[in-house]
Amino acid sequence: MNLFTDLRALVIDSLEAMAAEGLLPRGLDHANVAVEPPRDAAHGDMATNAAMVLAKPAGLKPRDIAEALAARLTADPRIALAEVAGPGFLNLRLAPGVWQGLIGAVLSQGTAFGRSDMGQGQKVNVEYVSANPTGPLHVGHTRGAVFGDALASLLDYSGHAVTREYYINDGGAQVDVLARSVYLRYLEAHGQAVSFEDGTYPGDYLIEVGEALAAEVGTAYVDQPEDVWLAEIRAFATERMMDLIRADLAALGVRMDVFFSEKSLYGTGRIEAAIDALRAKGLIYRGTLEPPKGKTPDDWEPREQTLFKSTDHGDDVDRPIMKSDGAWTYFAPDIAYHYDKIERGFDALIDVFGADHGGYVKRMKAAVSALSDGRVPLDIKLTQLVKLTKNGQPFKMSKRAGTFVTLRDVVDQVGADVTRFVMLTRKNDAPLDFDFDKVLEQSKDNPVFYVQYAHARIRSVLRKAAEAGIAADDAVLAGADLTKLDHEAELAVAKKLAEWPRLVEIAARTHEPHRVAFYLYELASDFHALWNRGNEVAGLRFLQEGDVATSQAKIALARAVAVVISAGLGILGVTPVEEMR
RNA sequence: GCGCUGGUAGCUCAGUUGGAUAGAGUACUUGACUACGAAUCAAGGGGUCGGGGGUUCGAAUCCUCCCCAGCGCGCCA
Repeated sequence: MNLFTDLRALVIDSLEAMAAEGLLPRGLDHANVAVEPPRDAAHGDMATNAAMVLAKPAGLKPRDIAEALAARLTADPRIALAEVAGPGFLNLRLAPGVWQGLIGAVLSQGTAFGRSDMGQGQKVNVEYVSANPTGPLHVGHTRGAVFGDALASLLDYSGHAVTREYYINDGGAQVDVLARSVYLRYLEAHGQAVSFEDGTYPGDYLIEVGEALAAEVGTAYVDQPEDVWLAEIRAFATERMMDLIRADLAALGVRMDVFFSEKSLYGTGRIEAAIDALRAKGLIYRGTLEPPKGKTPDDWEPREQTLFKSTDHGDDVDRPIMKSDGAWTYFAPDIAYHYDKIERGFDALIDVFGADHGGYVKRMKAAVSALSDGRVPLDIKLTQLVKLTKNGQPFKMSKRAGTFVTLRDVVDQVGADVTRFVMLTRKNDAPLDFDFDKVLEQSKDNPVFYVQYAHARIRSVLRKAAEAGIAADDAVLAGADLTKLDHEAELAVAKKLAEWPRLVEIAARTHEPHRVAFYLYELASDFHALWNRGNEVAGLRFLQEGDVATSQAKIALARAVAVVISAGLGILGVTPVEEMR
C-alpha cells in the first residue's frame, strides 16, 4: 500500500477526465507529474506539480489548470482539501480516515507493509566483498559487505529476485604469495627459523594454517623446491582462507548465495569464450597504447598488446587483456566472470567495489555493455574508506593481522548490529568516521541507539498493556477503533509511516540503502516527539486508564511504528531490541 | 595531463526522476520528569549549498568552465 502512488493515480485519472471534457488537450505526457510529500507540513499532506508541468504543453496558465484539478479532486472522499499555492502547486490535505486506514494496513500486513513489486521479479546479481582469499577481512571489506548485503535485501524487499555473490580471486599471483607464506609457516611448524621477505604475508593468522599443513603432510615438503608443493599448498591455503572469510562474514550476519571461483575460469576455455564473444563483435585487436599524458612512467616503452576496444562502449582508452608473455591480464577473467553472469540470465548486475577500484569502473561497464549488446545494465557502487577512531584518536590495532584492523576486531568490540547500522549512516561514496566509543554511546546523536530506543519504548508499552490486561496482539489492534486517532500529533506519525513504501522504492531505485537508516532515524524522532507530548497532554499517552478501546487505538499506532522499524532494520540486517540494557 | 568520487550551518552529515522559506545531529542558550522508560522532548540563533556562466515557470540537484580534497591512470589483482 503506497498512498503516494494511489493518489498519483487519482490525479492522473482526473487529468484524463478533464481531457475528455475538453478542459485539457488530449494525449498530454503525464510522466513528469509527481505527487510528493511537501517539505513544509503547512503545505498539506501531499503536493502535486501537475498544473505546472502541463501548463506549457497545454498552452494554459498553471493556476487555471490547478483550480480545475482541485475542484475535481475534492470529489474524492480521500481528499479533505485541495488548494492552489505558489506558482501552481496543488496542495492536498487528506481525510483523517486515510491515515487511520493506513495504521490498519500496517498491522494487518506486518513487515510486508512497504514491500514493493517495483522490481517485477527482475533477476539481479549483487556482487560484493570479493576480497582476495589471502587473509581475514578488514574494515574496508566490512563496509562493502554491509552495504552490499543491505542493498541486496533492499532489492529483495522491492520485488527483485536477488542473488548475493562473492568472486574469489584465487587465480592470480596473490594466491601464490599466500602459498609461499604458508610454506614458511609450515617450515616454522617443523622448527625452522623463517623470515618473511619478498612481500610474503607475515600475519599471525597463517601460523595455524602452517601447523595444520604440517599435521596433514608431515615433512613431505621440507627442503623441497617450489614446484613440488606450490599448487598443493595454494589449494590448501586458499580453502583455509575462504573458511576464515566465511566465518568472518557469518559473524557479521552476511550470507552469500554463490561463491564464484576465478580459478574455475582458467583452463576451461571460459576466458577464451568470453574474449571470442568480443572478438566476434570486432572489439579485440593488436595495438599499442599511448602513454598517459602528463604522467609518463619512467620505464615507459611502446609495446604491442592484445586490446579490448572499450572506447566503443564509453571507456577513455582501450584496455589490454593479455600480457606480452601471453598470459591473461587480470581484466580477462573479470570479463569472463561478467560474461558468465550475463549468460546466467540476470537482468541487471551490481558490483560493489572499494573506492580504490574506481579506475576500473568504465572498462567493466564497457565489457558488460559489449557482451550483452547493451541489454544488461551494470551499476558499480564504490564504498569509500572507513576512518577508525577511538576517543577521537586514530585507531590502529589488530590482534591477528598486525598491520590492519580486521572485521573481527570491529564486530568483537561493538557487535554486528551496531557495526551494520553505523556503516549505513553514510552514503556509500562518502568517507565514514567510525568511532568505537561513539557508536556505543547511548544518546540521540547515535542513530543506532536512538532507533533502538524507540523500538524498546514501544515494546515497553506493549508489556504495560499486557500487565493492565489490555488485549494488544496485532489482529486485535488492526480491528481497533482507529477513528480515535484524530490528534494532529498522532496523525503526524501516521503520515511518516505512509512515507515508508515510497522511501523503499526511492532507495531501491537509487541503490542507496543508507536512505533506510536515515528514514528510521526520522521515524524514531517523530515517535519520541509524540511520546513526550504525553507528558503534557495526558490524552496523548498510549495507555488510557479505564478506556480499553482508546488505549488499543493508540497502542495500534505505536505498534505500527515498531513494525516499520522492524521492517527497516530487517533490510539493514539489524535485530530490533526489546529493551535497552 | 586525463578520469572517477566528493565540497551544503563552527563541526559531522541528509536532501525525493528539478519544486515552494535548503534540513537533521552536534555545539551554545533556555525550558519540560507526582510521566506509558527524561538514555527523551520543546524553543532560539547559526547558510555566497566551493566559485562563475547557462538551461528552466522553478536549480544544492541538469549543462559548461574554473578552484580545492581523496582515489586511480599500459604486462598488480
